[in-house]
Amino acid sequence: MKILIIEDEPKTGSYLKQGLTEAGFVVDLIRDGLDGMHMALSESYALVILDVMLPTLDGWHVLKGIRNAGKDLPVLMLTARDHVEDRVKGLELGADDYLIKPFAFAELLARVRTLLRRGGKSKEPDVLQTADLELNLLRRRVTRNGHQINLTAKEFALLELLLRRQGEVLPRSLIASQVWDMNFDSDTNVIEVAMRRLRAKIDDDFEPKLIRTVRGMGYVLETPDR
Amino acid sequence: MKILIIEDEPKTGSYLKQGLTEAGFVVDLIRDGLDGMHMALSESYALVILDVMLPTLDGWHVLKGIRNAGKDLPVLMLTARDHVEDRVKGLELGADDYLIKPFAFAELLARVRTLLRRGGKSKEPDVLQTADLELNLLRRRVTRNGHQINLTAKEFALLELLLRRQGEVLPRSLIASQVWDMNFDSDTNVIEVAMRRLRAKIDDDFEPKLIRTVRGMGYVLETPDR
DNA sequence: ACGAAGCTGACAGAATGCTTACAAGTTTGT
DNA sequence: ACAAACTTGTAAGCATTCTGTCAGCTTCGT
Repeated sequence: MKILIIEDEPKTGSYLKQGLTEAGFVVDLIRDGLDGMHMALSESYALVILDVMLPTLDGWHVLKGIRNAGKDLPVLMLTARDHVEDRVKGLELGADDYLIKPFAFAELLARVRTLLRRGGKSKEPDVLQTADLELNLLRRRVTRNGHQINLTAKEFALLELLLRRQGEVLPRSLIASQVWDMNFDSDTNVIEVAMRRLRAKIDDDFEPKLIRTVRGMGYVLETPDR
Repeated sequence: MKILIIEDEPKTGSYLKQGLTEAGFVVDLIRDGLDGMHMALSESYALVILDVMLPTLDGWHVLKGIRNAGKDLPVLMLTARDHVEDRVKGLELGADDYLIKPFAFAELLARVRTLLRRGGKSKEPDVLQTADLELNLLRRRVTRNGHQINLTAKEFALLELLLRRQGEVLPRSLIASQVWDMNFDSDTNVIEVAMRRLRAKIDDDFEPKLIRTVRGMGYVLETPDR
């Protein structure tokens, strides 16, 4: 099972190569976009991991090249955190999945395996929803009852987490570690404040209230009563 | 449900072992990294709790060893405070969760249960029940005969314990150590009071009464006769 | 009937979460 | 490059709910 990594940052590249090799894959690592595209087209890989920022030819063009050649080859893109549009662009150009740097290796491995299993066909969902609340991951848009709602980055991340695990009570410690990079120093109330702000936008003007506080435990996003 | 603890500090180790055993798990405790890895690979555990600092082979290597062997075994790592990078490193190497020492036992237990539940096919349930009483662990909701009942954190913890060990007479000392972090100071009657409050909510308005006092022994949650 | 064990209701301090205000840091538009 | 507008964390005061204690009462078993 051969995997091609096209990535110029040496650190990330060798980290990936080592990890995937240890996981039992055969891995080629190419640092240059143009070379990478040629490799992808000529040799037979089961999957390509493609960085966006590359010398000579950027990730978009490599992806385009591969798709134009009619190759039905799963492509997993690595994008920088802040560039939300990257995800949209990537998926529109035919990437099969994306991962935001920095990422946990386990996460990458999981996605790689998933892509290989389903031949690269289906993607990860791009809309999360409950009741009349919708969150579009690609366009970073949220609507409730049809009204568009503007969320800040933190609010978005928080709501995304709540939606992904809807119906589960999420302890503060979990929220802190997922949305903030902190190990929950209880002497801060960021979470409450963030929750307040989020509620102001998605719950204050609507019914029913979706975010429920569970005293002593955390918060849940309610799922519709089936 | 077997759990392997790899931890060399005798104090932490036996504390964990005792607590988890009381919570109803079967626990093996190993003090050495290399031995621990072998145990993890040979026997069939539902989960591993792994300290980072270990003699002969440190936690990272043990984790790597487990993952390289292709074992799909949930690993909960124990890391020292301050070492934030440890967390990242751990997750990258494939740990499923981490906990910073020192931690509250209740926190650990919660994470252990989450991991076991997430593992998919394990039989750690989302809902505990007896007769017409249901307790949903994920949503932290309790109903009796279809009516929703609001419980406080302590009441919930208490009922959870009773339900997990339903049909068993639970001595006060056990209850005290599981629900309170105390070693039963006999000059308090918190348990009676808490039990009263719980009964008020789940038994007062319903039949049959589910919580039975066993004089001189403790309390049982009745299981339906058969 | 007696003593011990357990029950109950009231109370007050503790804990928890909510809300608002503020300020430092960022981003955006001109 | 500058000002205006946003974001986001911190902090303080407030409101509410929880929970341990206590004192008196009831029940149980002998």
